[in-house]
Amino acid sequence: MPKAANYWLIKSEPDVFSFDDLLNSPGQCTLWDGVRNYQARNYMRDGMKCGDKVLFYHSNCQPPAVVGIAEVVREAYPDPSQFDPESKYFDAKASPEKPRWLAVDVKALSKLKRPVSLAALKQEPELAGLKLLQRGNRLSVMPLEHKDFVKIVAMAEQSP
DNA sequence: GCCAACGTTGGC
DNA sequence: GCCAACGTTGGC
Repeated sequence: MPKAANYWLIKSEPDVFSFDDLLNSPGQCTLWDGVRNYQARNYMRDGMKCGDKVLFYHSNCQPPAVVGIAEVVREAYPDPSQFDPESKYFDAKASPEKPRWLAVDVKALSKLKRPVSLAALKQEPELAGLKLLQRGNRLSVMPLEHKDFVKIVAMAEQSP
């Protein structure tokens, strides 16, 4: 009996990499790199499994919102950008023998019919436990409860 | 652009 | 191991 899928929320600045960029990537798939926070890394390492569903959130934009659904298609492996001196994610303290940072591959499943804004999330009492809404949460990868995933997807289907 | 809330770094 | 300084995130 396979374990039920987990659910996650990942953040991206749309100016850097948007959900549309993911849709336009080969196979609607990309390597999710550049995570440089240990807690987020540990979620990727210990939690993210192939087939897990991921909400794609646009941060640092107007309005910040959940915009799409993706899926984990490759589990954690060393993030190649940490070894690349040309990359802004280069980490001199990492080596291929002792990698510090991990990446996963994610694939777009569908774009939400309409974005679910941060403001809308905050207004929904059922979502009070959402990690995204908790104080000072700046993690770029965070776990999501199944019920919250379902709720947010349902909100995208409703008329405004 | 401001600022709150963190996380990381490095001196001691 | 403490903690001040500094850097980053991200909403507003």
